[in-house]
Amino acid sequence: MKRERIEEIAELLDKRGKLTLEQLDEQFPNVSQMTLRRDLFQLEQEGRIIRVRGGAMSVKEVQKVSGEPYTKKTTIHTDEKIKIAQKAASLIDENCSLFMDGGTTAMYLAKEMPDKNLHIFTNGLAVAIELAQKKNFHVTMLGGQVMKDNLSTASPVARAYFDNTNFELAIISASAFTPENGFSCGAQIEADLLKLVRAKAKATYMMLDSSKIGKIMPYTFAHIEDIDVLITDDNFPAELKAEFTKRNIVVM
Amino acid sequence: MKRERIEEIAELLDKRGKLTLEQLDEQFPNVSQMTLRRDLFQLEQEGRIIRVRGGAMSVKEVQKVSGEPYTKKTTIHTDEKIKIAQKAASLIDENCSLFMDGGTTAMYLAKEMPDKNLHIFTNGLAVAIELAQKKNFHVTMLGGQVMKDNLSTASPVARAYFDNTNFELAIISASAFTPENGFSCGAQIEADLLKLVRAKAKATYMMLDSSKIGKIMPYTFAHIEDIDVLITDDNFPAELKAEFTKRNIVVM
DNA sequence: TCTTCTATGTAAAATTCTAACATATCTTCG
DNA sequence: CGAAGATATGTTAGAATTTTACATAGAAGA
Repeated sequence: MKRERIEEIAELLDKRGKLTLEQLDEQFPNVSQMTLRRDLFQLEQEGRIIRVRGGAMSVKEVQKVSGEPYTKKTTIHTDEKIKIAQKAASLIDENCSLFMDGGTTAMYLAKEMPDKNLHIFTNGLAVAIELAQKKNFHVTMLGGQVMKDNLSTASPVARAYFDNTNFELAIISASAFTPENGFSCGAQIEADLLKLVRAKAKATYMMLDSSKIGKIMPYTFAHIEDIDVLITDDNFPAELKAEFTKRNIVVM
Repeated sequence: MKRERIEEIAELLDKRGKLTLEQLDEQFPNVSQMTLRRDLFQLEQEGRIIRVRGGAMSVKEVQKVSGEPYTKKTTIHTDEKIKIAQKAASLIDENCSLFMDGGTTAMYLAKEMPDKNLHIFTNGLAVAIELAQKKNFHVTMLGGQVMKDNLSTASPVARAYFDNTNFELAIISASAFTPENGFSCGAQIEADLLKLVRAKAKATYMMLDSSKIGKIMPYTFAHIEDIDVLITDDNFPAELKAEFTKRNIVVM
């Protein structure tokens, strides 16, 4: 009863962006203003709304307005990346141990993943925070130097780290891809880390939105034949797809 | 004059996330509250802040992954922690190498620190992200299992990590303190890590807001005599202070 | 059925915000 | 240089909103 009403308020707020107490009062004529206030208070505690003088506004509404460098980056090709993330999420089984990188696609993946019992390694700071929200995840952060542009870590010492750890699956992404140069990224130590991850994992799933195709970054960390599954979007060129499938790599 | 003040307010707000009018009044003693209100109004028009009852909050703050337990935690005893953080920040010299923990006070410290050339190690995910915003910082994240309640990492492997690293200064905080039980925290591996950090550092600065006094957590990682400087707030009891000063520990 | 806890309602008190006007400061053009 | 207009700031009273405290009703459990 209470919960339902609160959810309804949250929905309304997400829809309208902002509501005054008066408007809420009209929508819920059978409860007092004080109750609505208390509901808003609770939603504020949950971090879903912001109370402002006269009423409240949806956090989502605020988040729409553009912002910082990193946050901004996450808004490019959002839709494709979310779809890719959803596909990837559907491939993950319970009780599995896996590695995720720290890229923006991984960020979406972290959000889309079902809250099952999983052991997850990552080198992404923001990704780790997102993963930590899920009750059933066991999250391990890889240490190392923090790269400011993508908020992930890399370190030559990672090798020692991996000595005692195992994961079945590596779900990673690349900054650039061409058939000739393979999958590449912008930092040497990042490439080293990803190679290590690939070697350690039983299978490698690559998430690659089509905007990365044709670009080349300085450090290659994998070639076509090094991966097991390619997860991409609908704009992925058919002729490239053939290159993968003829090597028995699943493209989805 | 007006513009400068408004920009200053915006900056402050980005730093602190949220400010009350009272706090703003303290920061700008030479203008009236009404003027500050008008400034906030203008910033709101520009879409950079959101005015809430009692003050305003930064849009950027909201755009961060808002709403989590962690963010909520950061609103308790905010003022004291900021003051402590400011004191601590003033103690840091350029070209220094230091360790910071992942607590909320460290979070404020990260925001308050001047953007000098510094090498910083931390086990806090959110702290690392905050530190990464500064151009001149070299940030290293300690890896390990992610503790969901405070978003920091700890790992028995950390010892190996420290073999090749050096820092002069450890600025850490505790969840609880009593003279008998010393400084304590809630997780074994966290305590282990902090002990290690203490041993590694030439000097240990402890940030402790007075709300922690008299509390006891399961794992002690330092006693009074183990630290070099205690940074606290004005509510710190005088008799306790004596306990520290008589052991030549600076209390500030 | 009684007790306890949670949810809700009511109204006064406290706080914060706005509006309106007064004063000061800064611009600019004759 | 000086006056008129524009902009910025200060002050206050009154309006609106929010909080607090207490009362009541309803649900859950023993």
